[in-house]
Amino acid sequence: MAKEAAGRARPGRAPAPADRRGRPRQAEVARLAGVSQATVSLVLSGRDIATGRPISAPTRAKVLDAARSLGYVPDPAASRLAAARNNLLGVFSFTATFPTDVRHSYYPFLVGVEQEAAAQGYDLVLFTGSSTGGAGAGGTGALNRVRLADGCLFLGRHAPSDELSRLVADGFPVVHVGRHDEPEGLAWVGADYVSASREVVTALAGLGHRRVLLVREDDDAPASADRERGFLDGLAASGLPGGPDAVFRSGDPRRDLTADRVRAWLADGVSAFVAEETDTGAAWRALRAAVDAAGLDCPGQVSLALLGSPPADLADGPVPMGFDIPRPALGAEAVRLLAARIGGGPAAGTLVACAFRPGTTAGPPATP
Amino acid sequence: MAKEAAGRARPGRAPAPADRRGRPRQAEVARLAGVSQATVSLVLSGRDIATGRPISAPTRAKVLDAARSLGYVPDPAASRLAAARNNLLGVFSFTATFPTDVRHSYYPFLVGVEQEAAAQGYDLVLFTGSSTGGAGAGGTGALNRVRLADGCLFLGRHAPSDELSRLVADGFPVVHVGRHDEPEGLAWVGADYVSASREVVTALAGLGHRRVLLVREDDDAPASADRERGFLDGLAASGLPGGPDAVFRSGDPRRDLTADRVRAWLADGVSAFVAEETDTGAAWRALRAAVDAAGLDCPGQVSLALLGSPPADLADGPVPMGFDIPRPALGAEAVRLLAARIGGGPAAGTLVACAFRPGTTAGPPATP
DNA sequence: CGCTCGTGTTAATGCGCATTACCTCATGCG
DNA sequence: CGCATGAGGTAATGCGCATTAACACGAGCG
Repeated sequence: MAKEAAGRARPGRAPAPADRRGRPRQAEVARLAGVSQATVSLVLSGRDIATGRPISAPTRAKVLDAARSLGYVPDPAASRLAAARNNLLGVFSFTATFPTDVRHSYYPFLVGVEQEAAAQGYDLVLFTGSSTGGAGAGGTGALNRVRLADGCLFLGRHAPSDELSRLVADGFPVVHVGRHDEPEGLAWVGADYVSASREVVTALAGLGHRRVLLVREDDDAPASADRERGFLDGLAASGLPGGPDAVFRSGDPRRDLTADRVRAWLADGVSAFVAEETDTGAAWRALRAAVDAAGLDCPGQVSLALLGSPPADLADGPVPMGFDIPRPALGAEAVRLLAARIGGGPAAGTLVACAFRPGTTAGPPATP
Repeated sequence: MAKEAAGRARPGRAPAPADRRGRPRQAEVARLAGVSQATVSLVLSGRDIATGRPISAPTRAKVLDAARSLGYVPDPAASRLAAARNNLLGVFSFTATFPTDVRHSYYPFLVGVEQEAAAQGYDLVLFTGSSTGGAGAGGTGALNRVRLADGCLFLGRHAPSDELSRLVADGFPVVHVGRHDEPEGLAWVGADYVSASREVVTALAGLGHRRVLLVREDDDAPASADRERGFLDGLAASGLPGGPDAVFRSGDPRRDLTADRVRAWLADGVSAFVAEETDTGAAWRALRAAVDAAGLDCPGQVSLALLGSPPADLADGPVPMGFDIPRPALGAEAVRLLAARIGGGPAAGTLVACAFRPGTTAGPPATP
């Protein structure tokens, strides 16, 4: 380990990368200002003040002038390597580029992310799931580029947990959007579907409905489970009948949910229907179609509610009672959490409340 | 400059960043494999073979095994710093996140970019123009993060040329999409609007039209100018009357382009109209509206053509004669160009041909 | 007047990886 | 048998920046 004295030849890298040619480095700034590179770093990062070892005003000015005249800009890769941070936040979405249908749900989210990131002094870098280039020996390279940033947000359900776990295990700050408790120690933010769903049911009960039915699809996403749980909680809290009879589950609502069926339910005392929200909105569409086919007046003869926001193409129709996921707020919260993690905070999970939406599809039950 | 012998205390960084904790480095792999870090680097990068200094099979295997068992993944920041490359390609769009209206034009482009990038062994990183966080001393920081990648594609017209010039001057590989000759030495790819527009006119002339009118909006984007030039070229090449009378320019086509006006033109011998394509599609919409209002049969009594693709919301209507910008091809070409630049190639500009689209809105002129 | 404190600045070091000059053997050849 | 040769590896170095122990120099103090 002893330092070789001298006299040895010098191995090492090639003379000049020819590539970086023009960009001035801190060393150049230092030379021009007549100070050391360390001083340049201290001044430019403002660390001198923060650490209580201020650089004198004249020196400061010299450095800043030199930096400006040379047009110095820091190398983000070097910053990250040296300080383990470069004020960049990654956002990873597991979809090829930005597919049409997904965009609608991600866009408002990204708005919140961007605002909060700016507020926290971070810049954004986006990654997408596809591009499986030649990088990374083996398949383990896909998620690796996120290490360029100080931390990363993950969107979407298709996160390969093993790779994510790897990042988490390495202590890389990660926040997953949409609850995903699986990997231990993974921080996440999610919408509080349970409370929101409960609130919808409570509202219907408040209007006087005594039997409410949930229409849901056949997938087992956590989001669906949460909605059902909230729904049942709401029934119980309002003293309404719950149990399996209160939930209609179908793999193909469009087929199974007929007008006759709806009429039968009505005859049986059901006066309100609640549909879960999914990507396709199949449950909601089927419910509306069946009610229409049965020739029922919506707020008048039967009340409807949607546990979420209506699909974009139905935006023109009547506003359903239900709730809106506060996507921008979710994004902002995710950024706050991530910033906290980067700062060394714990890997917490946070639920964000949804906004109740009265809508125009629910009213008092019909009096036969 | 002489190396200090020894005995001095050691300044330097703090003991352990506590942050990177888990991630194994090449040094760990080397220790486990019983070789040097250099050997690990050589094996993992495949440089040993490329440089004709092969590492023996047994050693190779030991290294690969060790790397696999430790789950080694390279640090992209360190790679970039050391080798000036990490196989990452940046894509910068000067719009806040991914706005709705812009998406339609960027998405197909990104598809091409992604495919070609994968083919060339690159991964993608996306940047957006807004996020003006706290990074970068001064305002010059916005574009700086692209230096994380080996090179960067720039989309959109709103590129601040000064910052772009800066990157170019520094020798950073940059390719702008959509011609943008301004900064000297800036590589670009663009669609060949001139040739495509000329082709449309030629097609109309071939159908027998003797007077053709271009309807354009009042902006002065290069794309508009190119289209007009191609249009006029086409007229000239077909021996048709050109000059100012062949172009109708309006700041508000919806207002200025009336049914009466169209009738007057027809009476004056005009039998075909060509609209330029813009973000809003205002010229095309106005043209269609006026023709409808005049009660004219489109392929029968008057021929129409659009110098580009119809807006998304008109996708259902009749397919207009015109041309399609080969956005995926454009993206792919941009990536090829960028890869070439990263490899040390020159900063060239490339025009990509557009595909002629016969459509159903043009036919032989009516015989009065 | 010698010493302890501040203050301001710098030298030295490392982050993790790529690169390359050189070193060590085992062979081949005259 | 001695030396050139090549195969196989390794030590040392740097990329650009952040960090920190240590140094230089005055001022304040007993």
